[in-house]
Amino acid sequence: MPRYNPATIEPKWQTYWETHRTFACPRLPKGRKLYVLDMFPYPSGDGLHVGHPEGYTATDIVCRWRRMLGDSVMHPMGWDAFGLPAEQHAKRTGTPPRATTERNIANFRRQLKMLGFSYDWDRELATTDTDYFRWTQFIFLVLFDTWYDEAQGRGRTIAELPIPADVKHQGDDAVQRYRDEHRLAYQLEAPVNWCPALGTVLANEEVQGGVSERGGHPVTRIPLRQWMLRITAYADRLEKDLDKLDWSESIKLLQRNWIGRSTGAEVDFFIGAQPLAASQPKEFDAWVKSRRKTGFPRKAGDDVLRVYTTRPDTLFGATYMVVAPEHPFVERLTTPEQAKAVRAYCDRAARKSDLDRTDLAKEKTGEFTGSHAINPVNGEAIPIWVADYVLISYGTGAIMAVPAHDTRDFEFAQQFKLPIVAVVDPGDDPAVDRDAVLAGRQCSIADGVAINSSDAYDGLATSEFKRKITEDLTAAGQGRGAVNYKLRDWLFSRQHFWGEPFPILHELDAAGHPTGRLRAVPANELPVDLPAAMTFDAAHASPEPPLERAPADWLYVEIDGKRYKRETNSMPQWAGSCWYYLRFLDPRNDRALVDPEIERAWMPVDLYVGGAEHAVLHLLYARFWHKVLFDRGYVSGDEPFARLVNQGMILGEMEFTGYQDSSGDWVSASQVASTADSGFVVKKTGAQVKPVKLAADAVEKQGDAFVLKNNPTVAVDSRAYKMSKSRGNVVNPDQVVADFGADSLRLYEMFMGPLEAVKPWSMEGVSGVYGFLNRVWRMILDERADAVALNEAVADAEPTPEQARMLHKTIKAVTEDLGQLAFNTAIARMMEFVNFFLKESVRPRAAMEGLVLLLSPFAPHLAEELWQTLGHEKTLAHEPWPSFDEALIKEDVVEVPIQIQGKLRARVEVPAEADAAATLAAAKASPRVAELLEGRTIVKEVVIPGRMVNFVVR
RNA sequence: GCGAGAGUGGCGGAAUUGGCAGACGCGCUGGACUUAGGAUCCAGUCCCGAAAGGGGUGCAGGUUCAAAUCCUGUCUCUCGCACCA
Repeated sequence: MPRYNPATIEPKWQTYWETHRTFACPRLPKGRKLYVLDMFPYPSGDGLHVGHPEGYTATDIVCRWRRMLGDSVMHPMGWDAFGLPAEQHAKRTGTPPRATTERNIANFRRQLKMLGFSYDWDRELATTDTDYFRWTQFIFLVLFDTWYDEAQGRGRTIAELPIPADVKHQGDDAVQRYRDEHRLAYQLEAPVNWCPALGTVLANEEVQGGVSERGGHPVTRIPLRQWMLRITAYADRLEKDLDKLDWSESIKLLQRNWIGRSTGAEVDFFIGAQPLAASQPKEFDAWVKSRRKTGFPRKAGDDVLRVYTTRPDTLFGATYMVVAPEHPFVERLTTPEQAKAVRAYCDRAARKSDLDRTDLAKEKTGEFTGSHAINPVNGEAIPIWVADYVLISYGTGAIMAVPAHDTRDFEFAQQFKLPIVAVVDPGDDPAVDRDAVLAGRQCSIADGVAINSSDAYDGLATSEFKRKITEDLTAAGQGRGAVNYKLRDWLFSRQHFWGEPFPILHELDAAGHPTGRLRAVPANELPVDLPAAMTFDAAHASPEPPLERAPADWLYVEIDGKRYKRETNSMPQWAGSCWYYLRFLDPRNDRALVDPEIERAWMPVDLYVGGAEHAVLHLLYARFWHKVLFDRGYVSGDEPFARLVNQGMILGEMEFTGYQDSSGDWVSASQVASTADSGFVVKKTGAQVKPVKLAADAVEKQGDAFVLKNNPTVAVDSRAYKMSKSRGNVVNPDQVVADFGADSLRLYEMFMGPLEAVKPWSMEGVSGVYGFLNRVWRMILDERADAVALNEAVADAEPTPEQARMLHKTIKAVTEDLGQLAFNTAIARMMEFVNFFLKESVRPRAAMEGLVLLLSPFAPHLAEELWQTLGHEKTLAHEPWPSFDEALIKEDVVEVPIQIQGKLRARVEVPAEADAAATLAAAKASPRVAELLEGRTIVKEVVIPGRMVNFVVR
């Protein structure tokens, strides 16, 4: 085996690791534990792309390194295997989703094993395994059995939910209904995002700008019975507990923004019992008096319109109110004269998709209801409008509009000529036109000083005003401080076949209609498996779940003489990934989702690596489930992932693009704009141009742009794009392994740049690290020999001081870089080592072995092969990590730069341990320095021993 | 529009956190070996300049003995959010 040939050594060592169970992880950690987790992949039909091995290699390096440090390392892998594509494939071809899924998993498993990752494959699981989703269903039952106790700030079993006396009096059905209303898993008849093209309902977060996130298909809103999870109950804890996590600030911020906590006040505006036009001063006075006595009611009555505002300090500037078209008061508030217009408006709004309500609708729309409400702070009657810029799903679904200090209200007020009253003086900030704001010609949302807000408040700073008026409103029973979240409850049901069935039965009456009573499938009867015999209808395109057509023996159940129908919705793909990290710890347990002893020993995950695309949803959902499991005593901690790192996306190769107009003439890239439908036009004329891909040698750099080499007046675009099938720039890991080997792929992905950065792929870069691995091979082995033999330069010799320094410097640098996940610089240091030792005619065996061990986490196959050739019988996976001796790293003499006026002028060599005085003396003794200092007055001498000297002269 | 991050050679990126800018790799140039080179080895490679020297980390200022690094302003790019009151 003379030359480095990954195609032979890589399978050899993969087989060795597998047969020796080299990476089997013990049931409980021995010594220090480390749980390192990759975001498990969805096994798509396309196989692995090069983005997967990026994070997987990073974690694998950490795991291999820490095993050599003696830690117990948990490093599992599995499959997030439910998903729509397998079901759509079934509709097209008739192949059952399970068969497609198993085939895809087999391919993914093959590809991952090909890359030599040190997973404990005995722990492999798929979310589609019945032994796995049995426990996913179990956790759903926990959610179903839990209510959130606000007073205690935790989830508790539904049996402990206090039942109000009046509910109790109404009988068992009322009690059951009351419980159902408080469960963390509850049903709701709600408008949902129905996507006909995908044949499913999507969660709000899966809809982006009115089209589906996956595929960009149109989405319409239709009412449907749905399962919801009450994640909003945990919003506060989900936000606060971010503080204790070692996650990047940007990801925490993303989650914080998503949760969207805001503080402000709820305020009731009096509308009277019969809210017709005009104001009703007498009734208002009576209301004010009674409120002073009763205080602010928990639920708003019919006599008021309750709003939520973050700016209670602008109450005096409220000149109108707006309710959402779906607000329950719309009909009551609408006067007969306005009825026709309002009803038409609400109908239109209902039919509008989210897309129409946001992007395209730059112009505000709305209708006057004909009614007025009375502003509690000044008794003024203000008109109530209905408009779709107010969302029913946030706050109370109604707002007080303060056009002077809210951009949206300002636009609306201008549109409909409503009065604008400034109540905050923005002050002398040069960024705002103060006079325009005060005159109501411009909107300012900035804090400032109160004006036009009665003697009691004028002159107060915004924050102080907010505090004071909230107190006053509370005392008057007209308002109270309130907190709101952008986060909505989680739409948890899907109209899919290929998902976890809900372990829920719906009771049927004699006529076969649901009674509304639910029955949970007992935990010991789980799993509820999917029906085996199903045909998939390609034309199926109604919101009705496919399981509605399941065989009757699956669909209907009889218990104690009562007939039940199974729930036919299924769970979303997120469900399985919400808790897989727990199951990895104890994957074959058939008595519990995880043994508590094992859970305590291994949790939390110490390092979780994955793509930033899961920064919000997956991580938020998993944290939510974990907190519920914690509250209910199934896990020992309340956060699952102690440290999170997001790998950056790998883009395709850098591309140069020029633009040609219809006559074939080049157009400079700076004059070209892209259009919405991914075409390109000349900015000025709007004429179509077509993009032309250019070879790298057809362009050159000029200034900070690239231009055509043969026509430098034409600028071209240069950038790397996201890999996509349509662009044709996808890199296939199978091909890279075939050409260069897995070690080269691993090493290249780590050498590209920092783990968290977005980086363009470069095939030439792969061949670069391949060259490095070849040099490592030749440094230690004789590639001209017929059999495996050491290079004759490798000897059992003592390293020279210089060689020892190189070895120990490298050990130190690589070790420190590993601790910071700085793999790119660690590799660079090993390259320096190899560059050095290739020039040495005597290469001490100890130094060679040191490098092999350092390299082994990065390029494990090559390292094992070299280790064996160096005379070792067993794998190096559990060899102790090399240690370094600081004393051997120290240089005897160091070169110190000498600056004059901060400019580098000379260098002098001084003993490494020279102090400031000695260093300064050496500097002055340098002839070059003396010459430059000639005739100058030294004003200041700055000396950092061992680093530099700077003379400030006059 | 709001929020976050990033701008360093032809390219990917280093820089012990304020102390020699460009480590390491690719590419490129020249050379050696070779039937051959998309193999290997040697030398060179930030820019201007023959050299001495000068300039240089998106741009403009500032702080400092000293700035890629800190501060102010500004431009560009990437990502996220987007009527959340």
